[in-house]
Amino acid sequence: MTDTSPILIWLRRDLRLGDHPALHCAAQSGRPVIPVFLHDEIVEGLGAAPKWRLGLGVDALAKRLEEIGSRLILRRGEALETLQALIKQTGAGSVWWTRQYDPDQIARDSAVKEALKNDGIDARSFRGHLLFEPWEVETGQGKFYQVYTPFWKAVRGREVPTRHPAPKTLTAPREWPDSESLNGWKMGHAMQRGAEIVGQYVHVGEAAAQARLASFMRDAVERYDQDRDRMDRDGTSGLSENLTYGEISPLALWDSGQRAMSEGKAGAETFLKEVVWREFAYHLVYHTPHITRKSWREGWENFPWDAETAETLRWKQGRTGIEIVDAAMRELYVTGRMHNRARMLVGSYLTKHMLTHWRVGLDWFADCLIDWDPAANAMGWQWVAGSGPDASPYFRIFNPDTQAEKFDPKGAYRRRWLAEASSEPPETALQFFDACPKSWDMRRDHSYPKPLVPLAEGRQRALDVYQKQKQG
DNA sequence: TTTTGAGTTGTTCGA
DNA sequence: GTCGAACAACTCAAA
Repeated sequence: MTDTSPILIWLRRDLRLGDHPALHCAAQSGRPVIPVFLHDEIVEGLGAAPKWRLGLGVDALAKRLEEIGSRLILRRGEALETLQALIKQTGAGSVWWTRQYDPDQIARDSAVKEALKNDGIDARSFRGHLLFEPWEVETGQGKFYQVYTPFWKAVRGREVPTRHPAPKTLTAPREWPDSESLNGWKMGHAMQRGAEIVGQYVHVGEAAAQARLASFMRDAVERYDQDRDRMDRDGTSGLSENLTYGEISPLALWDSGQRAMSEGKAGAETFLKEVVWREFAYHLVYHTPHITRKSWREGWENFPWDAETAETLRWKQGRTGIEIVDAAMRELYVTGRMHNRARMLVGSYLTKHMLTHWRVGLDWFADCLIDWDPAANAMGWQWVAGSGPDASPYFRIFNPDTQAEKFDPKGAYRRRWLAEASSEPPETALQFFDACPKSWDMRRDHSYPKPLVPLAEGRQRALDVYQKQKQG
């Protein structure tokens, strides 16, 4: 007997129609398909900016589904209960979704899967968020990789899954279940800063992501290996925002990158390596889930980092008195993003010069970044703090002056984001004062502070403390 | 089992 | 200005 019951496609961080194995499979089945997005316990726990940005992505996906004659059903509530209620209302026999790999989502998904299976439902997870499943990549001894370069060597020549075109139509159910209203969820509610400011910098949805990838491949990949480090240039792909919500698949990036490689474009391999860094972050978070909250490397739990202090606020406000650090922190607040190299600089300054716990930075990024990703954020912060992957953290203390000299030689990045860095600051730098909370009492006529921790002094202090840590 | 080569993104110093 | 060495050892991954 052929199953003709509807399939619920539960969408989470896979807000696209193309390269979507679960959706593709559902479309092929000929059964009615009911796409669903849940404002569940995971969404509830998101930081302000990611939650707001997610709302935009959900809206874009809903419109895209309407274009092919389908809908996106929205429900708020705990995931399992809400799915069970939907199953009851629709007579669905299947619930399919794209697999996630961070501990919180794994916990939710395995509980949901078990409960639904007990209810006799075909609950199934599909690949799609990654090129390689974390358990598909292992060392010669059958272990997971802890070092990036061998991981890269192990995967760079591998076949990746085949791509699936976006379905042209989806069979509608005989009757659509009720949907809540996205506006009613107020997903931008926790954003104190003006969403209208950050909103000027986002590029939302599958079509925008594909356009961005295409223009990057046309104009920038050639120079990517040099320009990606330049804070004063637009040399990065800017696709992290779309990747994190699944508005574009890593397969799309891989394909384009491989094509650029075969065309002999200089920066193509560096770009592919960056895509694989994302894979590596997920590899680590899957095999060592404690990386999201606790020191990844053993023996670092007792490192004498400070918890949140009054000085932390000055870091968040971009008032450390170190121009390149402050420019970056303001860029984060205004745009919801930060240049990759700048992330390392502010992370190094916080955890080394200021000797503040990386978790403080991780939490701030989780609140502010529209491209926040559970795996990449955790790996990045632990890497920069020295408690994470990579062999020689001891003497890697970024000197903001040296870095600025190298990667923002004329100060264009600093002037762009830091009003105090020029006499006639551009609109981008001034937007910070409109965006930041009133309670911060930040005004552009306030004088720029002296360094919170002077560079030489901070470096030496960090070296001393890290030296002690090393000696155990 | 043992050995060997290597490790994202740095900084400073001195030649 | 440019270059190589030192920083300080340890762990990982493969041969």
